[in-house]
Amino acid sequence: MNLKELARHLKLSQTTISRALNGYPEVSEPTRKRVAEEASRLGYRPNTHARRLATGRAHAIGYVFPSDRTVSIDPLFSDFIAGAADVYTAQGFETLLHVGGQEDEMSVYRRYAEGGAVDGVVVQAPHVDDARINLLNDLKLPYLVHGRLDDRETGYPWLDIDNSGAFWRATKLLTDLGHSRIGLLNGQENLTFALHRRKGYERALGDKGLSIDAAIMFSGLMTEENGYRQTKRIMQASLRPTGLLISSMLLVSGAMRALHELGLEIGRDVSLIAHDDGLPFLNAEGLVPALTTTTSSIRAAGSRVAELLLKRIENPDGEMPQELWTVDLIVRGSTGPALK
Amino acid sequence: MNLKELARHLKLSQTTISRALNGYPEVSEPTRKRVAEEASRLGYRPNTHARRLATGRAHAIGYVFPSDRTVSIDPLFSDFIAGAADVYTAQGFETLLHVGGQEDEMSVYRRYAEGGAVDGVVVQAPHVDDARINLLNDLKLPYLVHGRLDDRETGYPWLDIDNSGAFWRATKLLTDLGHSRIGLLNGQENLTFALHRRKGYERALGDKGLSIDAAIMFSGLMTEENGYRQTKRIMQASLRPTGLLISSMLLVSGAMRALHELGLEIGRDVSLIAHDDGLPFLNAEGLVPALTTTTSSIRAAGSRVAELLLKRIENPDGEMPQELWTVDLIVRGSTGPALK
DNA sequence: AGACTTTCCCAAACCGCTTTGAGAACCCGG
DNA sequence: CCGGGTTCTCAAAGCGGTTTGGGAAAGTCT
Repeated sequence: MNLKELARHLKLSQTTISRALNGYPEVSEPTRKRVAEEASRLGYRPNTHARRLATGRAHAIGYVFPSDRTVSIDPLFSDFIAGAADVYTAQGFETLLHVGGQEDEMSVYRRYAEGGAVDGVVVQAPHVDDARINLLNDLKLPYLVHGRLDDRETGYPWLDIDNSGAFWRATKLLTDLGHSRIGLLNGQENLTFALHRRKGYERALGDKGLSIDAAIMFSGLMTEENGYRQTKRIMQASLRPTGLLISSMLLVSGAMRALHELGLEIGRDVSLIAHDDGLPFLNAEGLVPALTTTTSSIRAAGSRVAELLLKRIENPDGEMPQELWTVDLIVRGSTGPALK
Repeated sequence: MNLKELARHLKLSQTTISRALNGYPEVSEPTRKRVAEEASRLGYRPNTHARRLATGRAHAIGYVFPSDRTVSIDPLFSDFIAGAADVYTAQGFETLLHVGGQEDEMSVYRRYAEGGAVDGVVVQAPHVDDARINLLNDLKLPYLVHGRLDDRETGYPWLDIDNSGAFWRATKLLTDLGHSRIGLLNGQENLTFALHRRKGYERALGDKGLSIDAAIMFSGLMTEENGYRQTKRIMQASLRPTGLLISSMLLVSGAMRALHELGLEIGRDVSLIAHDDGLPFLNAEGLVPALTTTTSSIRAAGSRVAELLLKRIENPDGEMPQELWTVDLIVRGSTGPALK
């Protein structure tokens, strides 16, 4: 069932049908009603591609993942995309995923822009020096960055959480509690989110005149196994830390395993603060003791990024969105005063 | 830059360009070469929607998630889709994601089929009695099921792992080691994969004349927290089990936490076997002791499902693919003889 | 050389929708 | 009853590709 058939069936022109269905004012109410009813009765659905060709709008957003991704897709992504796709769906947009292949991320964007496959893209996990931004600006393909570049904040639209502030506060909480030796388990620091966290941590240490020691720091993939191994390494360093900052709940589960094994009690022998992205399958509050966390829902971020991007597509010359979310520091049972 | 412009530029007709670029034999090799070079030099990309409208093929596969999903998107999905999208990308297909919205999953399929938005869909997490299959058959929309219906195996294309056999073997390993009281932490049993696992488990118990006891079983969301809580409950039941079967690594991390807390040593006081989907961020081999697992890569399954679906789209009247993967049982350190 | 292929290229139709520009039908006040 | 608005409807022209059905040019065979 296509437009032409429906038109013939109703003895109206295609134009009238199209207008009736799309809510243009040139059609009388009774006619519109009759058209709408018959259309749904006959199960008419406009052909997606015809409509897109005619309107020039793809009604789709692209998410592309580079092929050199070390650990397939980040598990955080499930939640980030779930939040986003909800929004797109509600607005009648499709969500396109592109993973790997020979083509690198940049040329996928190029193809998207020139082939009109999507109306916009979301740039994820920006690196410290990310070439994607300039490319997208050149291509005039609307986009939104989840995160920031390290060295500049202007000239591109972004939404980020205050990673540096969050880790500064978390570190400060520990130093205020008397901890003077604090370890850090971080993500890969060529990604800005991780770099910002380290900076916040180092700034807070600097505030107290504490030194920075690579022996109690780690940067790398945020897996359970790294959490375990690196916690063991760090907690067996000369001068064992009494506090530990951890960049992800996945690292935490490995870290807790290591601490148990070492016979250290969390909240007493060692204070733990983790960053919690609100993953539904790994709940910081359900742990024993409940974890003190810097908390920010990655799913909510996904939704908001989607909203902002849609707005931007709607009105490319509007104000450039740049949103910095503060991060809650929620104190629970895993932090306590430093043992003397 | 579109076809017409490129044609004018090369002083050739649109037809010739199109044929040259798409590898039709009616174009001489030198011409083809010249066209290809000029096209890439000028950065010509065919418009996605025009091409799709003309060919009638969407070159896209849909993955739809119902809105009533209890825990957003399953974290397993990241890996499943990563495997799949790799294949699609290599074949020039797009991957479409649809999450939530008012529209239920069934009407999304209907819209896909009638609007030509995708060439096929993947049905995930089939329930015991899943209406999606019949709908898709009616719509004549190519599809592939990851998993199976409980009550029938014919009349639809599927790829599944032998969940029942895997859990039967795992349970048998424990009973052979002398365990007679074995708990089960399972996924939601309205999903067939979980149901099949329970059936395998019960069959193995039945083989030894052991009884089934709901007090040491759990079925529900596979979260860390449930792993912890339910392990505690089960291990404090009257007549503590000496063996535990666990349906996911996420449940495992909670379970291990609980066991540590209860002061039970894994591999000695209690034997553990888990199902490992090969998630990159949660490695069974890296645990201490390394975990005995039934192992099957969900990422590989994602890829294979994608391949089969593409074949099916290519040739809808070909043989109906029905693939059952056996599951490796890998014995590591978490299993041992039952204590007398 | 003439007939017959083969090779290369083209104009035009088509995919199914949106949108423009204009015509027919109706209503109003003067 | 007639001119000027409204209101409703339509035919036709895109959107940017693919595909069909030939036609011209070149090559092959008697």
